[in-house]
Amino acid sequence: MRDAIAILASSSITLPPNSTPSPATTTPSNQQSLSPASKSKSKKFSGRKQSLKSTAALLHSTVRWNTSPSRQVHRLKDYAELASDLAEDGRFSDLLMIAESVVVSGAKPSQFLAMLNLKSVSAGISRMLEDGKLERLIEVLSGLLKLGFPVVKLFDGVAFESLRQECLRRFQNCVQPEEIVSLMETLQGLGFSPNQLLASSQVIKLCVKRRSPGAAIRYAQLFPQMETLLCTVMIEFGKKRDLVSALNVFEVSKRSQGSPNTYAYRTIIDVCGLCGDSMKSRSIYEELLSCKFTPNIYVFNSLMNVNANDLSFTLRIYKQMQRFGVTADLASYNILLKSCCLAAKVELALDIYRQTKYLESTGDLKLDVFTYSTMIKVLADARMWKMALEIKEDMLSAGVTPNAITWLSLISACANAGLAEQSIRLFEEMLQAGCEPNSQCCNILLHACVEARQYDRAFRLFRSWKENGIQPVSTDFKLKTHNIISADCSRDGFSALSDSPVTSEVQYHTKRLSFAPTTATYNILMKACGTNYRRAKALMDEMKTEGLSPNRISWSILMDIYGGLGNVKGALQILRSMHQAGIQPDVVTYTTAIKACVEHKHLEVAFSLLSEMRRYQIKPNMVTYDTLLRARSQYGSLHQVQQCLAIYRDMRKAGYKPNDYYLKHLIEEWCEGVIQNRTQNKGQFTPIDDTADSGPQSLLLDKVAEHLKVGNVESLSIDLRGLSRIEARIVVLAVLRMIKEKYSTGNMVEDDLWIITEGISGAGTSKNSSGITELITKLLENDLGLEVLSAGSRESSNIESDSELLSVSSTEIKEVLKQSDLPLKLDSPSRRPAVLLRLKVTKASLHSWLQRKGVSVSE
DNA sequence: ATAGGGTTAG
Repeated sequence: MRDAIAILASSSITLPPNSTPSPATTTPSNQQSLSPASKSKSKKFSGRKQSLKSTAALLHSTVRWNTSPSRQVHRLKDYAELASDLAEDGRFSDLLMIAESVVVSGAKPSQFLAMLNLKSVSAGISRMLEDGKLERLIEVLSGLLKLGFPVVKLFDGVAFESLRQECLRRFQNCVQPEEIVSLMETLQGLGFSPNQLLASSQVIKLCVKRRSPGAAIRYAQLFPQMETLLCTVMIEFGKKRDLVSALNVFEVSKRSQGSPNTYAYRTIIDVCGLCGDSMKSRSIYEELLSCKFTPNIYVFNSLMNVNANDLSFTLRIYKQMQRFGVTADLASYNILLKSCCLAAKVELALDIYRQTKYLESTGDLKLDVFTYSTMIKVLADARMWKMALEIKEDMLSAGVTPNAITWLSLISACANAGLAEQSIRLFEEMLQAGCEPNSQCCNILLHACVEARQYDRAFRLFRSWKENGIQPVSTDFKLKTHNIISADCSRDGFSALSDSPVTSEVQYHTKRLSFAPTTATYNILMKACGTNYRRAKALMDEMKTEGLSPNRISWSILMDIYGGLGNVKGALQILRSMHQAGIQPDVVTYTTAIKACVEHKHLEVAFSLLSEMRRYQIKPNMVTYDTLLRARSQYGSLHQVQQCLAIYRDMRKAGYKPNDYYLKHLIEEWCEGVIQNRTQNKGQFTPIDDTADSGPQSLLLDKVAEHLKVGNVESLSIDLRGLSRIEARIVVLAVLRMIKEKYSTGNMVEDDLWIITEGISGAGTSKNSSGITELITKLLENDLGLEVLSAGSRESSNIESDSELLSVSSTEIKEVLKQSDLPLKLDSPSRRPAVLLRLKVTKASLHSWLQRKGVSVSE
């Protein structure tokens, strides 16, 4: 038997079965025998394969010779022992060979396996893995598996750990995620569970990092809970803002057992939100509806959440949800509140809040810290600090404990209202409640001081925190507050709400909390520098010594300080140096620069900044436009007014609700310049009630823009229909102003000026418009000294032909109106041809007006 | 497995 083992144990298995082994090979020295083989892999491979066959034959015959069962078992044990030794020496081909023989002989793999020395085999496996021979091991294991061996059982804890380590090494060195996924597939095929070898989150992250949805999908398919994993993958792609890959994964995970997988749907909706494509989430929702499938509450909530910035949509979905019979849960209400918060709809938020409170009273809902915090935030943004504090009381009486964010919202409610004292008091209260402030919370407190213009106090707080850590009763607080409180209370109206002792005796935590300023902290302090740019710069340096780096906000603030000092050049220099430092300016940065220019009469530079930001694909926002339009007093020439109107057009094109306040005044002022020289009686130029304007402003501005179009001098016809009184006046004056400017640059008036004042086309002849004819006539005749003719016409008639026109004097206008008013009630409005009322200012009259003394373009 | 927060321009 010893001999037999020696034969088998020797590496010279290539020898014919009957030959005697040479002494050199009887003492196995695995290091020696293995090293030459491992040097050339292909050689080793074919050599072993060959040897396997011959040795198997030998073993096969040997086993057959011993027919007694007891002997057979004995034999099997010997082989198991041998195989274990071979494995320990790393000779797995031989182990495989023996295993094959054993199986051929009729023994059960499990029986043989149980006899193996697990420790030895595992040690062999470990060494093999440590040598990096994973492929080789897999080859052997596959062979064993084919023979029916549950190969996982060959691994003890140590071997398994080696495998894990090797997998980790492969993972760390792999270039394509597909490589590691293939490995996992193989190992799973051998009976290992992939996530025990490598954390699935790691593999997923790699696939996501390399933007390989394919690999991620293959990997997820290894798991029984594939669908959940696919959703994890989607979220990970979402975090990397890779919606395309996420959608790729979504396509695979959409359907499970015929019905839509709602978890997948709501996940991809969340991902749309992460990727900033809320519109896509809507189309995915539509797609789900088209399956005639009722989405669940998660889908609805996710959809509403992702679209929270569009309150009308959110409300629509909420109603749709109710129609589907899906009951809103707390999350639904919290999301609705968030949506209100973003839309700054305080009243609606309060309605919803009351509703949730009602549902709570009936036991159908339990409000949580989110509900209260969001509600407080709504009120904080609306500067309704008193109500915010009431919500806090609601919350406490409902037994809900405020968290750091609740406190922060409460403090910011007071900060936004400019109540520094309140903010500090709430901060103290928060500490008492055992809630540790983070940097953000400290920042908002500093911001509160800045908002209240208590700049020194902000600095004092900051220095004290930096030197002593955050102490509940800071020196600043202890020494100063007592006196200030009384004054501050009456101003804030706080006294009624102050039920907690603010001074002394309160048991504070003895623990000093460390204070870690952030870039935002320094930014807020920079804001507290007012116009002291040296101090602001010093803060920037301090920031750097703290290991923080100024961000674009820091630079924007510095720029604003320069702008405030009138140092437009310095402000622009900062903008340039930002580009150089690789800090991308954003809308705010550019708006700040534009503001600096506008406020110091560098209008053309402001416009060039606008085009520059556009070149960088930075979209101007409402504030940018407003900043430019705010410079209205500087817009003098026709060109500048045209520029201004262009801004207005862009603004509307960009989807901003036009806030025409500045523009309207600009045009008004510009137009009124026509008559300001002739003003003898100022009173009569302001007879129009501004608040009576009801028509959309855009119509007025469009009209003005239309008439101011370059080269529009020839078609001197103004249509005032649909405009309010003040608008009509502005449009007429704008055209006259333009005529005047053209005249001063040598363009003569070529034609009469026609003004369509009213169209009587339907039953609803507006009563407010009936004054326009009179108003305009008065304006033209009295204020400007122009000659005005009035005419009514049928719209169907040729407007250019004078033949049908009734020339009437302005005093006859009322008669015309009466005549046209009468048949309205008798005729069908749609069939009756419209009557136009037109005023005519003759060329000759315009000429004499232009030549009159004192009529010149006022700059 | 959902949801909430601070800094800048107006």
